[in-house]
Amino acid sequence: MFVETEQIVQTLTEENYLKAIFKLTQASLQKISPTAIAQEIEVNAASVIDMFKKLKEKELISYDKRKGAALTPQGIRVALNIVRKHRLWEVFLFEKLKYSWDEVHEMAEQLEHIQNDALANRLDEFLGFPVFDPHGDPIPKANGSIPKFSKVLLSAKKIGDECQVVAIKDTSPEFLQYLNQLSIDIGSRIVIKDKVAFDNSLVILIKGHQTTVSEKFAHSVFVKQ
Amino acid sequence: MFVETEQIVQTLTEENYLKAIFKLTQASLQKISPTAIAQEIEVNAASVIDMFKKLKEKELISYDKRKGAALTPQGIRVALNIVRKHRLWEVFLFEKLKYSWDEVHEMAEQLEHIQNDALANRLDEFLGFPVFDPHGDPIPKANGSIPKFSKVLLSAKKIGDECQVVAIKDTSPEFLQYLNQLSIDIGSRIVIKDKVAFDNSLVILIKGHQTTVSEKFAHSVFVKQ
DNA sequence: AATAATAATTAGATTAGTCTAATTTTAAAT
DNA sequence: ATTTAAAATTAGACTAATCTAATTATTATT
Repeated sequence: MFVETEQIVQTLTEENYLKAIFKLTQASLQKISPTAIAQEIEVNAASVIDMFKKLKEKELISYDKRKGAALTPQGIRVALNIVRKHRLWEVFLFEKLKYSWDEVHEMAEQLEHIQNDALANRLDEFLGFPVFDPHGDPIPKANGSIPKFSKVLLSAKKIGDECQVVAIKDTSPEFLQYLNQLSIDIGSRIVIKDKVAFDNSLVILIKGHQTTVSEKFAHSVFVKQ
Repeated sequence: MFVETEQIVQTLTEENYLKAIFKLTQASLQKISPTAIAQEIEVNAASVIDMFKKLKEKELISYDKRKGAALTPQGIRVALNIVRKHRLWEVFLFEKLKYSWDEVHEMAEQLEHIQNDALANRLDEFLGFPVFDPHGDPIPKANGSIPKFSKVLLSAKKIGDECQVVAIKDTSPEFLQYLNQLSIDIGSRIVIKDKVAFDNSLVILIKGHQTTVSEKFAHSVFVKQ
């Protein structure tokens, strides 16, 4: 008996929905509702519902009004592969083509959709099997596992603590450019000098220079432990 | 007075039409008719006419029933940039990711559409400013010039001639795999031992091994001079 | 020049992905 | 338990890119 090797190629749009569902699944414990996805990919909720039907049909997600959407094992495989390619391409752009970390995301959004079975692995090998992308996010491995590392938000640290930046939560160009301005990179050491009770601003020391950052800032940076 | 810097982003489909028009313009002296393009990109002639209207509207081509289509200076710029990116990506895939030359074309067809102003130049520099792609085709430079080199079809050579392969005209995987089988690469030396008058087959010597190739083959390989 | 063959064009339909504007459900709050 | 607010859904329309099936022009051939 001949068994069809299910290798249905997804459209770019489908891939973006799967990626968004994956992202929200990772990020929160909330249910993945049509409105949540609509907000994430800046699209109308009606469009999301249409796409949910299509993805359900293809057995890439399950969806139920009350439980929300969830990726099937098949859907997880597809999403992980996109995230893997995205992050590997980011490393390529940053390490090899010398783009700055605020430029790589947009291009990786395009590159992640390049279709070729061997591509992720070839790229991985060429780059020397990197574990993290330029924003400190872990790169899913070929077998689908995601390197684990303990990180907490900067906002969880106390006065007097010294900590090391390991990842950036908000990877918008605006925030990354702000970090550049403050000379903060992955690996930078930050000392919490003071906390403003009024608005939870932090007075921090970075490379001998003292500055004050907002609570929003402290919620956008991950540090070790 | 504020002058709009005309930087209208083309859709992937528009880019493919421009590329096809460019290719046929380079390849032949015939007029670029809707049917010719239809054949080239395997699409219906009615679709081509619709797209011609759109591209004319955007001032990327001129089109006239009797003269056929032609790229405007603007259209040439766009087409050259796509070809440049295509060939640079081919070099990347071949040289860095170690893909074989029959695999690179399909992926480069996707990669050529990645949008980023600096990309072609960054890639060019990273690759060490290559002049030819893995199939021996010249890579347009940043200023739009195309490295010139004299080449003739293998079919133009006479019995007794020794020549060196400089480019491949037919870059289909089928043909490239056949060349692999014959151990023929860019740079290979070929001696014409005999020509069969009946069907213009050639008896050739390649790396000490003698074989017979068809007229179609001899029309698909370029050699120096 | 008349006819046949080929090419160009138009009209109308189709698909994927999107939208807006209802309408129906569900959840929250009084 | 109602009412209100928010979310989910449906219906119908729109755009880009395609198609098929005519129809109209051109070219080639007798």
